[in-house]
Amino acid sequence: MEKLKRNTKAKQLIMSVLANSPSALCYDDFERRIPARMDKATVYRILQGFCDDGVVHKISGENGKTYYALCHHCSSERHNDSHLHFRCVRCATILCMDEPISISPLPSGYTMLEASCLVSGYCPDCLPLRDEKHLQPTKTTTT
Amino acid sequence: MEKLKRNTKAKQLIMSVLANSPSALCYDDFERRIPARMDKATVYRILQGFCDDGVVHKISGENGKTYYALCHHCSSERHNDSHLHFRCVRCATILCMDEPISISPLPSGYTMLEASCLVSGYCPDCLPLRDEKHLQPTKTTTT
DNA sequence: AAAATTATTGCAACTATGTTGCAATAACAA
DNA sequence: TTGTTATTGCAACATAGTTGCAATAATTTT
Repeated sequence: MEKLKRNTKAKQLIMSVLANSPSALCYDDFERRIPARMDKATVYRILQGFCDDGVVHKISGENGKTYYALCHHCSSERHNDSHLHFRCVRCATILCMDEPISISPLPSGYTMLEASCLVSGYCPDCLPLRDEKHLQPTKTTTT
Repeated sequence: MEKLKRNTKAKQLIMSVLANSPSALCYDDFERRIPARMDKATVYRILQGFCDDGVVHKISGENGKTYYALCHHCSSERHNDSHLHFRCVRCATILCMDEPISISPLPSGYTMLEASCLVSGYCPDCLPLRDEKHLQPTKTTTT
């Protein structure tokens, strides 16, 4: 039998943080944005719960951290994760782009179920600054 | 001044493991494949060194583990990471595909420097077995 | 070939991200 | 208001990876 869910303060807080952020967030981001004290375990459990409900999806960054963002076109049955994630090498934010990705054809024999794609580059806010002083992409800690 | 590098037994071992594996490997894989005792720190340091040399690249799996594979078209100046990685949901191996990826056009204002793409699906070996007995993708607990 | 130099290794302790068991707390139903 | 039980906080744990340092072993120098 399905465990019934409760609408708690903690969940509301986490959800509002997610809803108010244009970019995907990692645990530290939540910690910083939540005024009230909230345990690490609680934050992770709530986020995991949202993922199980199909409301939130995870993005694993190259830094070993997991980022969370609201799903826009997902259901609990089917996660539509096959879209693009963008990481700005200058301001370090991670964005979900709703555009679906098209992958160049796989070698024959391979079947694609899902694709998660993390593109790095400059976001519109940071692009104009690119040549500020011959700025190097902040150490592209290579994948 | 550049620190001069030494050609040690440990490096040769790690390199031969890499060279003999068709798929990308995580730390545990190295541990299993290396007969001699070798410290965790040593393995990680050697792999990191290879990465710095541009000989090996990292792939971060969704399970929090980092996978390592020989580069085929990289130099120490420029990592050609913008290719596809494939994870078989059945046999759990991770492969590098040398085919470059083409990403559907980004929204305007965004500039792409690099893209790392992890596609999940069935590899040729596992594809024929897909419907064996209405087989579910083996609960994606990757390696 | 032996001695000197210093990159590399092994060890142990540590960091960081995330998870789990359990008693206390707080949603929600009655 | 009271009872039920999902949820929280705490503390301890798990896992992936890193770091300082003395011992070891590749190279270079003699």
